[in-house]
Amino acid sequence: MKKNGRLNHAMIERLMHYYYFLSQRLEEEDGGHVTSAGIARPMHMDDTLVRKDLAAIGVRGYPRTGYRSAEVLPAIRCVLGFDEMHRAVIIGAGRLGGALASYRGFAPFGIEITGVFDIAPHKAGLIMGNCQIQPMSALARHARERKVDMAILTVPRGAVEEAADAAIRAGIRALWNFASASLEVPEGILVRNEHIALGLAELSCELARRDAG
Amino acid sequence: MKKNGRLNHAMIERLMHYYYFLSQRLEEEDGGHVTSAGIARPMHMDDTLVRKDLAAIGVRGYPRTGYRSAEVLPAIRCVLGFDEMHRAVIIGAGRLGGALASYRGFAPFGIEITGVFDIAPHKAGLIMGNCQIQPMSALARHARERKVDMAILTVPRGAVEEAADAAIRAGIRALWNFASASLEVPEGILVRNEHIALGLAELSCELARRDAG
DNA sequence: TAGATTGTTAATCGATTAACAATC
DNA sequence: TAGATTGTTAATCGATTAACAATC
Repeated sequence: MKKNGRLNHAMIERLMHYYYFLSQRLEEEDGGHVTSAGIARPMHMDDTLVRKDLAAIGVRGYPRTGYRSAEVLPAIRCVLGFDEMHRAVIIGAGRLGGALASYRGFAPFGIEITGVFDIAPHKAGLIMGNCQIQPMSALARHARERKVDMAILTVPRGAVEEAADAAIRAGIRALWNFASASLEVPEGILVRNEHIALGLAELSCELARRDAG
Repeated sequence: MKKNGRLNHAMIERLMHYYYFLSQRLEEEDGGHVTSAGIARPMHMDDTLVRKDLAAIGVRGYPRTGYRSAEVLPAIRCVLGFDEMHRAVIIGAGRLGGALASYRGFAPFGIEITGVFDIAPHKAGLIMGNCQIQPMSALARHARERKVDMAILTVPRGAVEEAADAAIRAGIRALWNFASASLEVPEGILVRNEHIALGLAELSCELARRDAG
């Protein structure tokens, strides 16, 4: 099971989708076998590409029967690093922060939300998801004690630089930024700017194109 | 200003990012001019590609000075269809639905949230964002009266098929699905499955790879 | 003018697809 | 065996980058 055989970003995204698709499928139908076409068709892609991806991470298929889900899933978990547990905190206990704090879907990816932080003193102590909201002053200690390596930034746009700085000072190395302002960070820090509106904007754009013919 | 000169998906995404970047920039600095490198550098891409994209949508630059933001923004708006107003409803008045209902960032993309719907009778009448929560029975009429063409599905996984069916019956043509179950829809209906966990999973994966060397 | 930037062609690079032999 | 599916090489396709002339 080779790791890191030059995985590019597009391939990682595809592996995630296979993983997501197969774990859903496993819950419903009896799991067992999938063919490359069985994976490819529902996500509107070519089956050759699925076979290539799976070969690249060292999963073997069986001619005439396909792949065994029970072999594919752990292989993807291993390659994508879902077996190494990662911990994340939420900074910004607003509506979106609350929604993410209560979200159940992170666990299968090896991610745990360990704390929620907010600058407003009157929010401290309230419950959000499984966590009690804590003041920002508690962040650094919490992050080091719980070995937190990711922060989810759900603060207003104007507060995001400050929140990011606090997270970085606390030793956090990856930021998931939901504020509608792109974040520039020092070398070595990972950032993902989420731009939530873009998802809907793309749909809207697609509609407009369709109308235009 | 030519429209639809074979715009592919990747290019649309890039145009969205330029638009997003330039409208933010316009608020802060004095707008005026941007060079292709000024756009490309912050988003870690090649400046030739920016020039190509802008040329493709019919925007001209000025040697030695760059492009005028005031010309670029409307051109992108026009090509991406942000000038044709689109209306969306939210189905599922939970935490995520509430966060999106209150989100201010859709307007610049020509998108308005006109209503929030939920299956639970006791939620009807509550305020969420600018809207009063309505029962599902009111959806079809609302959609036709307000010419709604998009639905944001923030219902639990088990309810998403039903919510999608209701939206489609109401004449809605595009679905933005946040339930962690991929949605299959009839020909002619647009769907975007959002898979919120994947964003964080990608960060986590990137961290794991970095640790592995 | 010198210099910076655009615009565009040509070259490269990589990802996707097609084809088909190998396998069970 | 016949048939379905994988595995893999070769061909294609398209997107990105490099190079450089045109422009102000």
